[in-house]
Amino acid sequence: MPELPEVETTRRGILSALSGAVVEHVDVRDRRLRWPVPAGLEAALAGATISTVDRRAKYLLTRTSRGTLILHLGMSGSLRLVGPDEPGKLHDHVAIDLDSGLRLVFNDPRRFGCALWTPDDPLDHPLLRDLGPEPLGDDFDGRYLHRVARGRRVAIKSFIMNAHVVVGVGNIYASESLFAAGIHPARAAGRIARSRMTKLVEEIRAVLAAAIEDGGTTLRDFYGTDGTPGYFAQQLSVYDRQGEACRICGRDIRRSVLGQRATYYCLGCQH
DNA sequence: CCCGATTCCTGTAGGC
DNA sequence: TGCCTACAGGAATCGG
Repeated sequence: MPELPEVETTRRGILSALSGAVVEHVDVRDRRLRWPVPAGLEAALAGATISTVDRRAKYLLTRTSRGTLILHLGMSGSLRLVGPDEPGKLHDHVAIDLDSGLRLVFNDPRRFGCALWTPDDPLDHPLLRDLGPEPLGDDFDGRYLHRVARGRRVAIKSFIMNAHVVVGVGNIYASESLFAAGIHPARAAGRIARSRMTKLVEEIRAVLAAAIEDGGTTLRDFYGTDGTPGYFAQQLSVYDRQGEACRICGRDIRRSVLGQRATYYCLGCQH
């Protein structure tokens, strides 16, 4: 399930193959995604020269001479680079043939992802316009998080998973960073001291950076563009470990549901 | 504005 | 072994 580290891993996996490439042909095999793949995508993209691939939140932005392809992997989306004769697979949605002979394929079984096009600055697109800061960027710090949490009674875990607050923190890394920061996931966001918010920001950054370093987390179905899994699952402290012993204090890891999402934590370490 | 609930979808795991 | 159901989750959207 792609969160920021998995999306960044994907971006790095396709960057060198896409940079400078010319799109020769686009084949939309299934338009049904979170939003339908726009009918004009093929004509807009064909013939365009790709400059680079950026990431904003969990969106991949393939910038071209004509506009930008906006991809979101949703829950189950993946990109793979294959040869032109590689047979298609179930749930392939879009295939992009490059002048290098490589083909970029977007596959998404659960269809929570999207493939959109904008001729304008993608950061002005309605889906990206109102997003919060990047967790690894300079404007995400304890001062900011403490300020925007003022008066908020929502659980801190739901709060940091809110893309208007900070982007890219999904269910796995929210649980992991709250454990590392020693904060109980159900604590009201507005009732956390600034010093603890600073600690939380540091841990969010550290967890995400470590996960990127490891090529993401492969629990079930995430694989990099070359088909290799991510190895961060081995470093998970609480996620998916209910009933197991906390690595720090030995107490059982608990699981509860918060904001309709599975939440993992240690009562000995998190308050 | 704030916040919880609902919704989309398919593969997989668990129960019987 | 096979069938059925519950569950997983990103994030927009709705309702109170």
